[in-house]
Amino acid sequence: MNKAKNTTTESEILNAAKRIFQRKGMVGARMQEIADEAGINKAMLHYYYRSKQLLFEAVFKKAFLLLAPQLNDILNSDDSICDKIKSFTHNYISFVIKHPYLPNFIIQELNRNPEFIKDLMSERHFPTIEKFKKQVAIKVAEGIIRPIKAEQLFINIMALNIFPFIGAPLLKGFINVNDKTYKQLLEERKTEVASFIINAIKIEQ
Amino acid sequence: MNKAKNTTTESEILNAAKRIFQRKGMVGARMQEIADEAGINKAMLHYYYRSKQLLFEAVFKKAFLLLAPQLNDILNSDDSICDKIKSFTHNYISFVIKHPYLPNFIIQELNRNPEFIKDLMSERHFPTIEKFKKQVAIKVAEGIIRPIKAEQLFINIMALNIFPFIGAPLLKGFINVNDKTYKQLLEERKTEVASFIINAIKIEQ
DNA sequence: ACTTTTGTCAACCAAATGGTTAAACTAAAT
DNA sequence: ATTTAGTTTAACCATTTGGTTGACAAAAGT
Repeated sequence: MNKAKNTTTESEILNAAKRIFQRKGMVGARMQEIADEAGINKAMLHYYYRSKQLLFEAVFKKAFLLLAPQLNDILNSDDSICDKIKSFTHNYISFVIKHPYLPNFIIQELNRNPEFIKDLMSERHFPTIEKFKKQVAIKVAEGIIRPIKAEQLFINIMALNIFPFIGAPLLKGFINVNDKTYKQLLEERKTEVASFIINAIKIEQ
Repeated sequence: MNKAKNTTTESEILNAAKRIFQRKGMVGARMQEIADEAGINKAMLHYYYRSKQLLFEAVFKKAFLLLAPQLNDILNSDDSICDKIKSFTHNYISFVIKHPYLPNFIIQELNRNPEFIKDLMSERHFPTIEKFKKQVAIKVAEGIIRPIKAEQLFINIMALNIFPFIGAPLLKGFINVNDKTYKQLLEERKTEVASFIINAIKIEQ
């Protein structure tokens, strides 16, 4: 049997499932719809992945592993806090503009099943903020940055980067702009967010 | 026929639907589950609200109207920018700690059906940021606050306040804390977020 | 007293949905 | 050439689900 054939079928299923799950979520997605998207028979989904739940988990983990290592690398690099903030905001926003369904998909499914985070935490490359915490504590002690808990700073960085994508429909309504103008605002945020954060924590001499 | 009886039934349905929809979302919720939660027959849901879609819309609009006027009042008050930031963050975080499913519910459903925001925008009390935009422009021109587009500042305020609730499962995993500790962090944010934002925009003399 | 309207319920229905099966097909191994 | 193992498909199945119906009860109107 052609080895190439079944691997393409298997990965074709995964890609189709990714598109459908990310658009509709686990509960909203239909197995038939995924099969149609992949252009194959529905029974193949079960042949390769057994059940909807397992197919979903394969998609979810793959999506999560697209983002987690990026974050982990930056948190544990030897860069300064400022450089970490700059590189994370620029990288993350650039990446997510290309994959707009990703953050909402992950957040939505984790809210549906919060226990799932424990599975992810035991995997390699799950981000840790230990090094970042030490860096912040040192700079606060040195009087370089304003007193702030590393956890709060971390939450702020994540919020400012992720929320504009997840909250897009709401924010577009509130600030009353069309899709094109909103995309423009997101582009600006690649640099805007980092300077906002740095201004917030830096002590002027 | 007892007038009190049917009005309580109707509102009992709405309350039960609110609980189920907010926990499970539109697609995850089951009409039978809502009926059980309300302790009445499933046919009553259709008797009072015709269809799942209409029941959902009633719940959604009610939930939205719990938050929108709060925001609108603050945006259009005569307070200074700083006071607006302080009162919004404090009010919003206090309110949402009591209704933890609310922000995720609204954001999730707006992402499922982004067109729905147009319905909401035509309602009274839909927040407008015009006054806030003027205030920011003036203070920037006067050199009181750092140059920033009001839209970006608004997105930042919303992000810093809303995301910690929506992203809770993910953030708890990343910063590796239990529910109790995380709740403590949220409490701190009632004041922490406002000073973070004000530090970010204020020009030191 | 009677009719009409409104509210409530158990039983029912058609469509959708995740999942299974048995047979057909394909290509490599013997 | 025949066997063998993996791959693919159409048809099928049991369950779930939103929604309907018809009978019945309780008010309200007359």
